Amino acid sequence: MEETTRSRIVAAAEALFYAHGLRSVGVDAIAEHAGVTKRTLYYHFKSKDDLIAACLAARDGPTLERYRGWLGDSGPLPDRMRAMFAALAAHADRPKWRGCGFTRAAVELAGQPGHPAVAMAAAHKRRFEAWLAEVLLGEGIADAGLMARQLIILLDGAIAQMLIHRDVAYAAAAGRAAAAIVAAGAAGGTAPSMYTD
Amino acid sequence: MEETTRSRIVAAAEALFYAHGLRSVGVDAIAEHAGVTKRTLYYHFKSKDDLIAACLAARDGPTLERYRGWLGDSGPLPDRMRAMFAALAAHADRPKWRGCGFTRAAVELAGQPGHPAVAMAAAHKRRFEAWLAEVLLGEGIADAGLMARQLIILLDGAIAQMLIHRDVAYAAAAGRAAAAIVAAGAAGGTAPSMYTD
DNA sequence: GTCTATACACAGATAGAC
DNA sequence: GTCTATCTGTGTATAGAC
Repeated sequence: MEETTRSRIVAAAEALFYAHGLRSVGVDAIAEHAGVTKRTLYYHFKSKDDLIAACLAARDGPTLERYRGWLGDSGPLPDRMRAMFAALAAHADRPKWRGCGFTRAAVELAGQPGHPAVAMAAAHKRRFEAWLAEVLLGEGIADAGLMARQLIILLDGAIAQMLIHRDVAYAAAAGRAAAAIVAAGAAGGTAPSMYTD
Repeated sequence: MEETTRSRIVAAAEALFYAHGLRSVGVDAIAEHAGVTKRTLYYHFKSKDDLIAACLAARDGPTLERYRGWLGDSGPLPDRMRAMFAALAAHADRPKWRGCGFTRAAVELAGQPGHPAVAMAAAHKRRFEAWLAEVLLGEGIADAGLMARQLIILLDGAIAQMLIHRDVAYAAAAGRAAAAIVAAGAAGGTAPSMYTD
């Protein structure tokens, strides 16, 4: 991974956007932190919106890999779910933590549904949900699609509450719910009664 | 509820902030929509941040009342939960819907933890969670505190996903999880095995 | 590809008259 | 309490030299 000018700009922008939000950060500050001038920044990116989208694109893979590591690949699924939420809690228990950058971008740009960064955020969440469904399917769970949705809802919901209250206890509550959901799904067999109404 | 100048300003600000976000909206636009000048706005509010906090304060009660109505007060609890999430889905299925204003404010101001609006958002969520716990306790559920947390996590998580994907189907998935959780809690009696690890 | 310098709009907030 | 007029900083983006 070579240290190109472009990558330095993206890295600086990522850090500032995550710390202070999208609209709070000006391109002047980004250029300064990257050690370039504004003109150079606008040589590599056609607009600030373009740069924002590039930042999210750069975090897509790494974020997914991080959660893969947290979930692990061995042991009973309910335990793995609790472990994932526990790792999330530990991760969130740092002063510089500010929630999920994708969700935050989508929220801050909620007034501009056509924004490229919103599309990037949606694509990331879609990939995340697909990964969860794949894992559940591998465990022989029938309603993997629905359950994957419920899990990502619990994840994003817990992250939101942790951000609002600055209390990581919400992750544990969500982890328990997640463990209960996958346990019920696995125990119920092909069509768990809990999820059919 | 008399139509004071102050209330007109708050109403205009609410609408604009909800539609476009906090930082995207300038005080000029708010004053114009309220039919007053900027100077009058600054007579009633000492700063834009102050006005933001006032907007959230004005939505606290009405928001809670809306959810009270959606949950209802009769019938089996799992059905009421599904009904609440179904009502949320119907509410979210409108072009002008932009998610939860409290969560959005907390997210957009994540870089300023001391902001009065962030405190307001946290207070609202705390009240919401307390209301849920009260309802669950009234139904004789033992772990009402934990379960209320899991429910508000499901609500905010579903809202976030609906906002990102513009797909109200997430509310139904969350509603099923909520129904399963309260059903398991009620069936399990004083200490449901699902929630003790 | 990177620089200096700048255009131009708009931000939040205030002075002082009435 | 509400107005007109304005101050000052900052926003994104660009012109043109090297």
